[in-house]
Amino acid sequence: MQSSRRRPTLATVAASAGVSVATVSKVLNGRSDVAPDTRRRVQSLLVEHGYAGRPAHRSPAMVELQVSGDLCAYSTEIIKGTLEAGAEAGVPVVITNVKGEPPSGDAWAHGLTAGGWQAMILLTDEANRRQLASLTRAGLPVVVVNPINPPPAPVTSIGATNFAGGITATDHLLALGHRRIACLGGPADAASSQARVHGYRAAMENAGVPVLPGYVRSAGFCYPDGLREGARLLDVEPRPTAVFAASDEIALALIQVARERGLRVPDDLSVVGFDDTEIATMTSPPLTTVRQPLREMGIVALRTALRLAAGETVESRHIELATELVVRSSSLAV
Amino acid sequence: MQSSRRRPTLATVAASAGVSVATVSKVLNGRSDVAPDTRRRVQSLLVEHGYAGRPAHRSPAMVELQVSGDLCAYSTEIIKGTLEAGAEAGVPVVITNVKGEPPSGDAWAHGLTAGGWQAMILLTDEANRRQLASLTRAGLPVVVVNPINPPPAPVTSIGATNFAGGITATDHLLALGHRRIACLGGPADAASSQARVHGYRAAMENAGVPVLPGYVRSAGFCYPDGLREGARLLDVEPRPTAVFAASDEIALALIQVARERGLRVPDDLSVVGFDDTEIATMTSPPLTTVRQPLREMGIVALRTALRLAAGETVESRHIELATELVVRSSSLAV
DNA sequence: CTGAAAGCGCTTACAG
DNA sequence: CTGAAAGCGCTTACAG
Repeated sequence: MQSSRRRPTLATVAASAGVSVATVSKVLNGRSDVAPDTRRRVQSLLVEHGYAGRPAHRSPAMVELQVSGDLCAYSTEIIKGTLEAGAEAGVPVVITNVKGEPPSGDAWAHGLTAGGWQAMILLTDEANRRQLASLTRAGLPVVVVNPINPPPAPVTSIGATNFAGGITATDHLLALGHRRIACLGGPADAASSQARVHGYRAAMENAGVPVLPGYVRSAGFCYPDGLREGARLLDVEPRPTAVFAASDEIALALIQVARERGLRVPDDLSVVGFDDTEIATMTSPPLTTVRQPLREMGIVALRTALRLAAGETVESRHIELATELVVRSSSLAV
Repeated sequence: MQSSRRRPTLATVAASAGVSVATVSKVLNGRSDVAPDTRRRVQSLLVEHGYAGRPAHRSPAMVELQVSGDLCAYSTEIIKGTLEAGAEAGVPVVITNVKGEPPSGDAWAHGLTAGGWQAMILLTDEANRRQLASLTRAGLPVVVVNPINPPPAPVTSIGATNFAGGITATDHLLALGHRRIACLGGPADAASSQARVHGYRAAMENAGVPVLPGYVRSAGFCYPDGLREGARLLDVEPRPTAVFAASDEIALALIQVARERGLRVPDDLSVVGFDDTEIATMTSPPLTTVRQPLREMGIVALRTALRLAAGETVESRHIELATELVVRSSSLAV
C-alpha cells in the first residue's frame, strides 16, 4: 500500500493525487478554499500513504496501554509495572480505558504511528482481532497481557504460570488435611482460568483424592460472579471444607456468602484465592492466595514492547512469569 | 526572561549566543562537533528562551496526571475519572507515578510545554512547592486533587466536602443509638483528615454526646497505620462501641484488629469508613462508608485542566464535590 | 478553486 | 570547531 520505503511527504501525496503541494497542505490544515472533491481525494491518499507529518523534532515516543473494562485492583497492579518501566526508560505511558468495542481501522492505527506512538500494550480479556489487524498492518508492535486465548502472530503475549498456580494452591489445602476440596473457576472460556482449574484437577488426581460431583463451578473473575456461584457451591452436599477460587474477588465473595450462612472462615471453610491484589491483604482474615506477579508482568510487557519498537526480536512470542503461594489466614488445617 | 512575545526559533537563540544557526542546531541534535564551552552556553540559552521546537504539525495535546506514592484503590478511582474525561475530550492522558522527590526545574517544565503537554494534574499528599513554581513559570496550568493543604495561587484544587462527610458518618452512628463513638483520623497534618475529624467533633457536640478521653487518634490513611492506631483505640477504657475512620483502609485494618481480639463486627463494634473505594464492597461485612466521589473528582480535574489550558478562567480556585453516606453492614444499632 | 513563488525553520555536507 | 550555503518540508499571500 505504501508506494515507497521513505517517509511520505506532502510532495509524495501531491504527486499521486495530481495536485500541487500547496493544495495538499491546505487540505491538511483544513482551509476552506479547496474543492470538496479534491479534499476527499487528497484526504484518502494521505491515509493511504500513511502520511505522518514532518518527523517530530523531539519525537514523543510514547507507549499506549489500553485497558478494557473497569479498572480494578488487578489492572492497577499491571499499570503500576508499566509506569515503573516506562519511567525507567524515559517513555511516557498513555493509558486509555475502553469500554465496549475498542477503536480500530487503518486510519486510527496510522494516526498512532504518526502521533509518535511506539507500541501498544493491551490489557484485555479477549484481544479484538480487528484492532490487532489494524495495528499489525500499521507496523505498530503489540503486546497483550493475560489474554483469554493466545493472540495470532505476530502479537506477543505475557502471562503467568496458571496451571502450576492451581496445583500449588490445591497442594496447600491437601497438605492441611482437606479432602473435600472444591474449585470456583473464572470464566469458562478463559484459557487462564481453565489452566488454574486443571491445575486443581491435576493436584487432586496426584493425591488420589476424588473431585466430588458439583465441586467444580465456573463463575467469572468478578465479585458478583463469586456471590452467585459461591452460593451454589456451598449448597452442594457434602459441603466442601476448602475451596480454591480462581481470583481474589470471587474468593472474597465466597467468604461473604459463607459468613452470611454462619460459617466461619477459616474454621469451617478454608479459602485460597488467586492474584494477590491489594485487597487480599486488607480483608479479615487476610487471604491465602496464589500471587500472580502482575507488577512484574507489566514491567516485562513494557520492556518487551520497547524492544519490539526498537526492531529487536524477542526470544519467544509468549512469556510466562512464575506464580507463588502466599499463605495468610484464610486457610487452616482440618 | 523571555526576550520576545513570539515563539523563539533557532535564530533567536543563535543571535543571543553570538553563534550561527547551524551551531545551535548541532547542539540541539547532540552532534559531537561543538566545543564544550559553546555547547553549555547554547544549552542554557535554549532553556532561558524556552525554546520549544518547531510548532508541532499535529500537536499532541496531552495532559499528564502525576500520582505520588503507590497506586491504590483510592488513586485508581481518580485515574478512572481522568481517563474517562480525557477520552471524551480526545486528549491522551499520560500517567506518571513518582516515588520520592518529584521532578522540577525550569528545563523540565519547558520540556513539557515543548513536548505538547497542555496541563498537569497532581494527585499527591503535599504538592511540592518547587515543582509548582516551575510549572507555573512555564505557564502550564496545574490542578491538584485532594491536596493536604490548599496550594498557592494560581494553582486550582479539587476536593470533597470532608467536614460534612464527618458529620454524616457520626450522625449515622448516633442515630443507631451509639454514644461511645471514637474517631480514627488520617495524618494529623492533612487538611482533609482534619476536616473529617472536626465533622465528627461537631456532630458529637450537636448531639450533646461527650468525646471520651483517648477517643480521637491520628493514624494515616493506609492499612498499616490503621492496624497500629486501631489497636491503641481498642485499648481505651471504656471501649468504644462504634468508630468513624477517616479512610476505608484504616477502617478495614481496625476491623481486622477487632476480629483478632474476638470482637464481632458489627455486633460488638460498628465501623464507618471514608472513601467508598472498590474494597469497601468486597469485605465481609461490606463496609458502611462515606462516599467520596473520586471518579467525578478526576473528571472535574481533567475538564478544569483543559479549560485552563484553553485560556478560560475558572469560577473558583477550589472546587468541592459532595460526599454521601453509603450504609452497608459494618454498622448496627446498639 | 488552484498552484507558482516567496519565505520560514531547520538540517547537513563541506570548506576553512 | 565554526558557519556559509544548499536544500528539505512545509505554509501562505497572491495572481489567475
